[in-house]
Amino acid sequence: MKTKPKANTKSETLADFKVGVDNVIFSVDTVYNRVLVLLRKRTEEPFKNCWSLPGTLVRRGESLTDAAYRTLAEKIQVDNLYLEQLYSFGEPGRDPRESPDSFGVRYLSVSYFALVRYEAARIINKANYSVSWYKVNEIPNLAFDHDKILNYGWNRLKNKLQYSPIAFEVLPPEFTLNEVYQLYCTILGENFSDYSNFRSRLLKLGILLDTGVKVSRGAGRPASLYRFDSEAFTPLKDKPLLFI
Amino acid sequence: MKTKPKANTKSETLADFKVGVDNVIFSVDTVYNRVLVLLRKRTEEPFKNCWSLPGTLVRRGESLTDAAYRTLAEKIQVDNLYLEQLYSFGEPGRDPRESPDSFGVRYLSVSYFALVRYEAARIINKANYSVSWYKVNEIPNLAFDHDKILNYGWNRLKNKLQYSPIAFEVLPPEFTLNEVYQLYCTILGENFSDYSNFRSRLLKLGILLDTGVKVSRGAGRPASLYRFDSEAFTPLKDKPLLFI
DNA sequence: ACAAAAGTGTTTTTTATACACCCATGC
DNA sequence: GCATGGGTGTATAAAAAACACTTTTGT
Repeated sequence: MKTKPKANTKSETLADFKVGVDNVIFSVDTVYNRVLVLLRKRTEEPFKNCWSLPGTLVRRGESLTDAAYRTLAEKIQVDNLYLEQLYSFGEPGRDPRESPDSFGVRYLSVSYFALVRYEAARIINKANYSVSWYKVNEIPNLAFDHDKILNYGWNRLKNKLQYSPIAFEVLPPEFTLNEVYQLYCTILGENFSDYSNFRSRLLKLGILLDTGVKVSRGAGRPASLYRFDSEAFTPLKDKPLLFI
Repeated sequence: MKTKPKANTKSETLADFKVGVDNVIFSVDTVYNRVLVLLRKRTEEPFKNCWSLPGTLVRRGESLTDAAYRTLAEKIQVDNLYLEQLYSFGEPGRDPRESPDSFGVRYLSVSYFALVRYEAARIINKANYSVSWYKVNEIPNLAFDHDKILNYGWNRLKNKLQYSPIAFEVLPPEFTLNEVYQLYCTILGENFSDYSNFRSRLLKLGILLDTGVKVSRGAGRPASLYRFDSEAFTPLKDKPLLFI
């Protein structure tokens, strides 16, 4: 009788993966001053009827980024967005579709972080209302480990805002300084800085252009419309400048 | 005659992945003041005889982090190390083993960033000298997209050093303030800060304990040995403190 | 004694913070 | 006129940068 093979060949011991991309899509409702996350109600098992981050499995010939953009485009129409990779989650057992004997396919999630303009975003809801904005502090239980991913993204948003000009990705092309301030307050909390100090620091960076055009938002003195000067920012790209 | 099927079933269009883990392992030679990266000469195709980052393919039941630790343990013996995930690279075609028709298996690399103590690290060289430290500014051509990964890790190291106490992971348990300074200079460049200012800033953080023990390194006044106070650091963990 | 390295302190400059106050508009 | 929000300036505090100086060792 033959003895049990001591070691499998190398390829037999390797895990086979499907790779998913999950997006943490943020936007800021500047009217009600709240941070929103796009969630999707799952229509299929596992976690059927459970809310989750919008995601998809990566297809043949498709890059991770392409998969991220595809998911985004399936759920939402935007004119402009910021997208970057967040983190990869791949512990065995993070997806219930994996067989518990650790044979069979594994599911790895490469998460992406996105920021879109709330006003310009149009949710695509095919018949059933299964895609929706949720306030970041009122998130329901999420499928898989998506609460962990969301939390990771939320921290990235707060950090990134302080040293990188992602705010101008979610603001309209022309904006008042107070709009920028409101955005920062909404994400970082009320007391992150005094308005007039925020103002002068921001202007001193030299990356905003005053269009000269004034707009009146209700009562009070009309505000100047500014425009992000991406040319002026280019040389500062890798510098450690602070936006707070 | 049957027409060609319009759409494949969902699972047929999905890419199948093997997931690799590639480590960017840094250490600092405090004697010669240089930053080193651990490279491994490949003994198998593809890129046979080419230098590469130490990596491995993830096995069944193995987490990404475990795979990273396993690779590390295969190449090097260390007493202490810092490890964190870096980035995931997964464009189709990044590994020549993939078939060009975009069918067949894809190779995704989840990269990890590690920092080890040079003096305590012992390279494991099984017979052939295929694992070696390379100065970070004298890196040969690397296999796959490993030059991109290495560059990503190098930037992470320089950034992380400025707001997180990873330096104390690569220093011996007891060290002089000048040794910390040398380490920072080696990684960030000569003129990142004045020694005496660096010194007082570091001490003001309150995370170093003076052991009172003095050591003499050649000529000059003996220096105090300090010890990292991880307890004092714990409450500061999530604060945005600066170490420069 | 003197060079070399550790450690302290001081001066100057810059930046952050907290406000006070003027400006332009709607009502 | 006055409330409202936009915009400017100023006084104070804190931090960063530059550098002078003292201390303690080896030779």
